[in-house]
Amino acid sequence: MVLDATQPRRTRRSSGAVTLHDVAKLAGVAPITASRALNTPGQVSADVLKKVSEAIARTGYVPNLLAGGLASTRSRLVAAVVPTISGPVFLETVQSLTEALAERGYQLMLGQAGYAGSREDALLEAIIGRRPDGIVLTGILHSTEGRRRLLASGIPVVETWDLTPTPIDMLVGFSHVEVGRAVADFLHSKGRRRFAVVAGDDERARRRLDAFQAAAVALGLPPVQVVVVPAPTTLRSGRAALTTLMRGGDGGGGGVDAVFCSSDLLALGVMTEAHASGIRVPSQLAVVGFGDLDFAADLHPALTTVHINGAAIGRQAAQFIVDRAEGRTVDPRVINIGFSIVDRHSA
Amino acid sequence: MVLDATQPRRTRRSSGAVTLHDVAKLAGVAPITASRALNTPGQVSADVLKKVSEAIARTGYVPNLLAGGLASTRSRLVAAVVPTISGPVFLETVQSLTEALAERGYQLMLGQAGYAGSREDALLEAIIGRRPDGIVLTGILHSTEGRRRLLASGIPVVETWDLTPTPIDMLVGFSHVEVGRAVADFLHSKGRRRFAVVAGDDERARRRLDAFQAAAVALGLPPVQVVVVPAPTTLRSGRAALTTLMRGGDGGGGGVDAVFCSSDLLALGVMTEAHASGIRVPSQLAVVGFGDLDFAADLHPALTTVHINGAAIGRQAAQFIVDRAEGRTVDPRVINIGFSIVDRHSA
DNA sequence: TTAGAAAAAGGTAGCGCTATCATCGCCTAT
DNA sequence: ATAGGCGATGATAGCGCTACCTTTTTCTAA
Repeated sequence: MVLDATQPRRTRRSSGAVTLHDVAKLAGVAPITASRALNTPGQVSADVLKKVSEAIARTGYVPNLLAGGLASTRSRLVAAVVPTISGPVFLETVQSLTEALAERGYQLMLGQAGYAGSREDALLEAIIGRRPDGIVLTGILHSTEGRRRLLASGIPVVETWDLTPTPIDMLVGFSHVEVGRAVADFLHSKGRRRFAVVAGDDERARRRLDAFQAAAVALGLPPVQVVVVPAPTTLRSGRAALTTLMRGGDGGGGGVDAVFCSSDLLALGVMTEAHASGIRVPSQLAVVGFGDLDFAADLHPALTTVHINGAAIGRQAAQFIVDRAEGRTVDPRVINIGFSIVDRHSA
Repeated sequence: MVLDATQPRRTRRSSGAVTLHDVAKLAGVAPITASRALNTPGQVSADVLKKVSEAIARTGYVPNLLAGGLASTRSRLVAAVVPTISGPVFLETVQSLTEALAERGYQLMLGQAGYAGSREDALLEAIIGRRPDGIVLTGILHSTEGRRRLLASGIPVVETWDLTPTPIDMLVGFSHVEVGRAVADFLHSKGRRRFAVVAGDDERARRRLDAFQAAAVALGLPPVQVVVVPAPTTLRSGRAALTTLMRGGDGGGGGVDAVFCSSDLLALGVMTEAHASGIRVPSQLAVVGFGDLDFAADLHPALTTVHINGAAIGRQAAQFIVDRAEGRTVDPRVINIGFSIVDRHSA
């Protein structure tokens, strides 16, 4: 029996794809040089650059970022955690985050935590296990155990859409307390006196609500009527909430003359129900939303609402993470992006 | 000078994180055994399982999936490509996809191709480079070059939200042609005769439109009025479109008695504009949407629209990809998920 | 002209994990 | 008692890339 000594001793597994080695061989350079041609083109000669580019074009080589990430401990992956992607609120943020990251060569990994915080643990495991260069949290992280794990992982974290006194790491947000207060003042300045709130059952909405109530008290107004609806908020629950509100009191729509809704969708529901039951907006009832979604300006009447620059939040979060990933120090680590009340025709 | 021979000769780079080796050492087993305890627990003894679990708990070990993916050529990552995440149409699909994948231990990577198809190439590079176990396409892939690269990569691909005659690989969708035809028939059966279409400027909407027109012709109806608005569609462009439509013709709202909109948002815009300008829906004008978004049922009047089970699409796509990733053969590879017209009060 | 620095290219050794054998008991059949 | 089988465990060798260091080449300055 004749054994050819030059043939490989074993059949080795391999993905079969073109590797950097193949490219280097074809270009007639060492693998590491080909690597440099790709990652730090300034460090190689124009000649090498050309040969490597040609080899890549000819072979259709696509770098294996898993291998690159393992070797360099930089995955160029960023994880975003949202309560659910269906809630339109964070969409703008996720979109601008995706775009801003893509421009810089990073990819977004999406995780849905759910409003209940059920599978949060498994999600964190899946995220941390991929060693992302950063994690963006929109919506609260429920468990303190989860916060601890994130902290322990050493991965840069950006919390968004809130201003907490004790951020895990970095933060881009605004104060829900100030929003509540500002809307109460705004409605008061418009001559409204009998306030109601329709709020989704989540922590931030709750904080806006509390601040709104406190401000109403400070202004010497009667008690604020409150309807809490389950998160995520829907048009349907907005309609139902207004019905509840109207039933609740004496003539003139339960005595309420202004409703602050914790989302634009809820506000649309309230306006829809008002329209359906003959309540005129804004003359009989002022409606204020939250979020300034895409459609708010074009409703009839145009929705007065609280505008949050979600895209700016996404961009800033991307900036934070890329800065950290590339070794720059981030300072300050907390940015208050603010908000504004867009005074249109519904209030 | 005393040199301790036991100390490592060089300072080696390392992420500093706990590795499987650490766990194995603590548990008193070989690394490979610890690996098996994690991945194929059925192959190890109860004793080993317990020791390894304890070691993991004590160290807070999180497996490095980058390394695992490199070694096993299974990344447990699935890429989804959407035109833009802001369009609410695919949201349900993305959400159910994320969930269905998470349940099976896969993570979703999100890519936005943009409606223009500008950065498609860079996106594909970023996706293929991560060696995902599958790619889900919602919305068409623009370039044939892109299709070629996907095919060449050997990664399982699921196209969704459409039924193309030549799928790249697998497909879960429905026929836009049939939708157009069905809606025309539906409106005709309701006694409507003067049709209009407000359609977003994307290929699928265009196909529904063409089929709708063809069906109208077949029914012997007058020419269909068409307004094309830019994608992504918005409430605003719906309002504007109705204005255009009304201006366009003689009395009674340009002679149009039915509008088929290529999205629910557009339909909401049309209804909003109708309300603002005193056109009664449905008595004067029938409005039909597309998508059956969350809010459609709760509008006033409730929106008649085309329902697509986006969640089912996402689940089926996940199933396809997981099946393939785990070595099962997928057959059939094309599933027509169908659609239904939800007859509510706007038509 | 030649040292000396700077630039360009290469060699080596892993990153942390798993595929693929090889080994070691232990039990059953003969 | 011994071969044969099976289940559990271990050793080895990469997966494809880049950090780190060394070597070679090129350019500048004295």
